[in-house]
Amino acid sequence: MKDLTMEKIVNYCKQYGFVYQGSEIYGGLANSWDYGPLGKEIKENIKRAWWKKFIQEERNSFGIDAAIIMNPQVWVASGHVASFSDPLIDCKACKSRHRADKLIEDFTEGKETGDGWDNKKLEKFISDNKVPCPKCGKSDFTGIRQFNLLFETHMGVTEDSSSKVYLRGETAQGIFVNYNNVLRSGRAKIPFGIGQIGKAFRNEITPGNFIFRTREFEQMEYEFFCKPDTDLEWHAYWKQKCLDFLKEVGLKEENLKYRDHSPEELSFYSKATTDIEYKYPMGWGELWGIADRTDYDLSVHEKHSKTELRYLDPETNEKYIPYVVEPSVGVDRLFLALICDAYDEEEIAEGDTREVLHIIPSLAAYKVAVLPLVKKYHSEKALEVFNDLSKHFMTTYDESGSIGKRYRREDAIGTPWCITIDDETINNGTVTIRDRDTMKQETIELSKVIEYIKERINF
RNA sequence: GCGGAUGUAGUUUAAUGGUAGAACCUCAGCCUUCCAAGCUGACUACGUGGGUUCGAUUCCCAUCAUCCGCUCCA
Repeated sequence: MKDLTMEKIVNYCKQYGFVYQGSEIYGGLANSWDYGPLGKEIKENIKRAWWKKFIQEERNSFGIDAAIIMNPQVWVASGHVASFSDPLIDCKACKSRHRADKLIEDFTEGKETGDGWDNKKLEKFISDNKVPCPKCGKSDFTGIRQFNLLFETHMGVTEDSSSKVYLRGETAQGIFVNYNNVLRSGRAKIPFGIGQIGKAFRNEITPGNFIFRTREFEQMEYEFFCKPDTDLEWHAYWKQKCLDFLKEVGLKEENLKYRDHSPEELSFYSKATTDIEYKYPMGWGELWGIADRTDYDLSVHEKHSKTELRYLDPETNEKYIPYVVEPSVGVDRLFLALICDAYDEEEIAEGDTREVLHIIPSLAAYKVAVLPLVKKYHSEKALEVFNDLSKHFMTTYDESGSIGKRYRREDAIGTPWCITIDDETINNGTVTIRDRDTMKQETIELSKVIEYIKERINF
């Protein structure tokens, strides 16, 4: 389909109950979105598919579910607190990053500390006085960016500073701090991976584009621990694996591409990062980041926690801090990509269009719709069938309107199969099963329906 | 964060300084034996808060939200 706009997707999601604006009756809350009945199902299916691929089907793979609120020292150690709660300024010439207030303090030899100044004042002082970059001596800075990346809250009923805690900015740290636990209790051997799905929170400076970038989001993170110097091989391995997964869940290949981070944009913890980008309605955007985090995280946690986080190689008796390759994907971004990719308006006859979501059956909100052909003759039997099928799959039931209209409704929300209950069902035990993508119908035994659907679902 | 635009039912929209009309959708009933039929009826809206005014959905201010661009993006 041409000209798919984000506006169209947002309306579609709202209309059918995939995603609503958060707190809508109170005028909303910036960039917060709530998943509705259909969205919730698809989101769960996405997570299940990921879990199956990355945890269940990987031999040396473990899933955990760590707390969202962790000891604040975790974030001190990881670098989140130190690097991202200050007014930072970058030198355009040498790309070094400095605290704006510190620059002024050093430049004036303590006469001005910049304490209590707002960013404009800091910026003005720096440009007026041509404060030089301590590293390269030039005075060519970007504007100040105030990073308060982490959400702060308080644990306990008093709000003194000793009880200040953070909502996690990424789920990864919950994995790193449990490295020893999983290693021991899982009797893990390197290389192995630990995965986690959960909410993370970041005070992004610029959120937007619907659920593409929000301040509260859900991550599916995987930390793969390997021997030092094997990291680049594993990085390549996971790049491929992630791309394969995306194709498997139905994303079109032409809407996917790799993009390697340039040395300048690499995060300080990373040696190599490759994004898999998806062509969203607003343009190409990061979907999956595959980062080589080296031994950065375990090293800093070892240092700060004074707990050894090493691996004793049983074959060589070497002891080392493992390297980490992190394929990390946002559930919400994947959800958005899947909806955009699957949504279509098809002209099925002259002047007759249908709205259809060609999402793979495994991810579809409902697997099957049960439709009595004529309400007053067939609804009793149809409800029986619904009761049967709903024990196995998310099943929906619809008796209102013409049969064609009901097919179209199911097309629009991506239900892969409709089964129609008619006289034949009552007399011979057969149903008509109708396929969403082909719009073809076939007659099968009612007793074979469960098998029919199960055969066509992967995850 | 900055600049610009926008804000009327779920969606698309009309009109108006005297509190709003439609289409589609939804729901109920009738009809209907396989791809958006028809008929009857029903529900639902001026984002929020102030101000001006006899009276504001309309004018003004603020705020909230969304979109576009810039910026930013552990």
